[in-house]
Amino acid sequence: MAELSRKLRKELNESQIEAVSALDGPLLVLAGAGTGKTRVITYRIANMVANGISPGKILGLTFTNKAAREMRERLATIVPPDAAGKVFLGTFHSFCARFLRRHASLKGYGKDFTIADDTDQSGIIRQVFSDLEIRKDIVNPQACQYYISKVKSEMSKPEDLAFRDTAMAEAFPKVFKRYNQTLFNQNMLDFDDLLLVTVRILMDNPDVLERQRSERTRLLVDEYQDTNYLQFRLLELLAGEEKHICVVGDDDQSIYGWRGARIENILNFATTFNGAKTIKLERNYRSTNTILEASNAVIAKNADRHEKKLWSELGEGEPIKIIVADNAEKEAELLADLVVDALAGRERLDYNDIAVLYRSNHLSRLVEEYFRFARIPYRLVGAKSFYDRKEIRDAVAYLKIIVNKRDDQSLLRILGVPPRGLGDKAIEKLRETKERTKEPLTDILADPLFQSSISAAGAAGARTFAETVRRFRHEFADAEARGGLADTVRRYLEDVGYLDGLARIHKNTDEYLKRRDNVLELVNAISEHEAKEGKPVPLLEFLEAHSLSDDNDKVKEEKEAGNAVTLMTVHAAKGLEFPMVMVIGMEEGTFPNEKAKMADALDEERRLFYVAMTRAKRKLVLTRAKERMHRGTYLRREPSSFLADIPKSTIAETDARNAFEKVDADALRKAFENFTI
DNA sequence: ATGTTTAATCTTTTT
DNA sequence: GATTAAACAT
Repeated sequence: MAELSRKLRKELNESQIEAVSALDGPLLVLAGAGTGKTRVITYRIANMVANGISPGKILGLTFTNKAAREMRERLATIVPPDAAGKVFLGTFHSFCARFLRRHASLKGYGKDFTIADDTDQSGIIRQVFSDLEIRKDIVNPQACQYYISKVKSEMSKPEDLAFRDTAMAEAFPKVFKRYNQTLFNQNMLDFDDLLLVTVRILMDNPDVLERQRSERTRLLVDEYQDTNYLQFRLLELLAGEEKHICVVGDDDQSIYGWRGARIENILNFATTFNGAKTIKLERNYRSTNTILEASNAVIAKNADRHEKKLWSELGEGEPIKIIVADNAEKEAELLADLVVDALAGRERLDYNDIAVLYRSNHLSRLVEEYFRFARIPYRLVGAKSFYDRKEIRDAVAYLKIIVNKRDDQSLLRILGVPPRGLGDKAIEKLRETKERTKEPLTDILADPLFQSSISAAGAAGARTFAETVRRFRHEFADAEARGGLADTVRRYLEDVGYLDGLARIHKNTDEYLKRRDNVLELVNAISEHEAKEGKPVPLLEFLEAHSLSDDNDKVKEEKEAGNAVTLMTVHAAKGLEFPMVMVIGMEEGTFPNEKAKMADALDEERRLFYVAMTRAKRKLVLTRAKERMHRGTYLRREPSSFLADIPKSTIAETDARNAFEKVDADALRKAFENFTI
């Protein structure tokens, strides 16, 4: 066993030391909520470096950029900067994207491939449906999108899916094939492709695999419980014969099963990676023992799990509050009161110390309303992010066609934004020509022969457009050498007529100015990105960073901004902590979610609740409403079955009595009042 | 070809 | 109950 420096030793508890010291061979670290997971990973890297392992050999994979960034920041404080810089710390997707920039040609992709996001995917599927004459009232295109991802992440074949729906069974293999052809022809990869193509290249090219293995010999994986089959295969390939792989995770916090995460990966790690050592971290540094006792009891109801019991030295703390409101409006009102009380209380909590968590996004609406009324500052996390706005997506599409001229998806998106004389007729003609020549749409647009086949106005529009794009491909190439990406982007968006076009699209001046400001804000973000890099940033690089950045990345910046209560889904809260946490909508059908229950995912719902509870450091409040508006009508809501799993001893006495009470006379009368109107 | 109105779809979570 | 696509009118 490697010798651990005294400095590191002082900062860690016994099991953490064990996890940090066991450098060779496969290692599973079961890190319960709040047990210092990030600390273990970063100190482990520091210990590797201290023991003479070259930092350039270390590969750390995470799920979010935020996690990667946090680790990099922490690492910078404990190892010399030049060493820290050589460690690869990034997401699975960014690692694969980087790998593919070097090797994607082995599978026939161009070096300038772009990444297809959600909207690109559904756009392509819509196109495929129309090409294959599949009716979307018979086959659900969204389900197709889900199945495409499933097939890829499980490395199976479309025929292998056992559909009960015969129309889907018939259509899906064709859709799958055509979808992939379209992506490939457009030199695009979707998120799953990034991983899948990487794995295929490693499998089919022993020399590449060998080189990759010798390049990075030490693997660290964060949030291992969230890995899917594809990621498991990737790790298996990368780990090689030596298997110097350390995975850190918590099976109790596996909440992404619905998008392919396989909890089996972490449950079976010790057997799949033969001879793996397992270390449990159970000492929690976050919450009071009351909160931990309740959380332990809730999660203990799940069957397949690594047994863990969290404890802390932070004392008993306050009992958990369970509050019942007559209806969802009253619940929201109550939350506002609780916030005000918390700020006035002797603990002197601040808005920043409080989070409101909910199962699904729409539950935030009433809370927002009442917080606004009560003048409580709040920040809404996740809902519709800046980058999801239409004008930003359009601007990005304008940029994508510069980098990847085969990106028909982006071209079609912005062709008529703003209107330039190219409408349905012109698009029909474009498709026709494409069918014949297989040329990229940007090239067809520039072709005089094509232009002469459409209206004069359209031809003029196509000519100016194609000319501007052609000119700026050169300008961007210059910017890549000399710098000034942000400025080039701004001039491009102006010259191509997009910025001014916004005025024509939105005749409401305020609306126009707002959208224009947003686009300029994007330019600003590029400018900041450049400043941070300190060297010229190629457009391709910015677009890739943009595609692979997640919502949580944007959270952090906002969080630093002001003092406000945080409103977010439980999923978005994973990894965060707050002195006071309020979980709302504790009703059967809401949390646990109805559809999840139907899908046989009650265990995952319970884990989700466990994640919610363990975000709280000192105060945990659970609320439910007896009635809630749902799809236009008030529905009676029963208490969540999870509430019954919380030990009575951890709940405030007055609340314990009320918590499980069903609809009372008051609510009934109210329901009748609604009827008479 | 473009602007306006109506219809439809959806609400679980998103790298 | 809100956003977004299709249908319709100009």
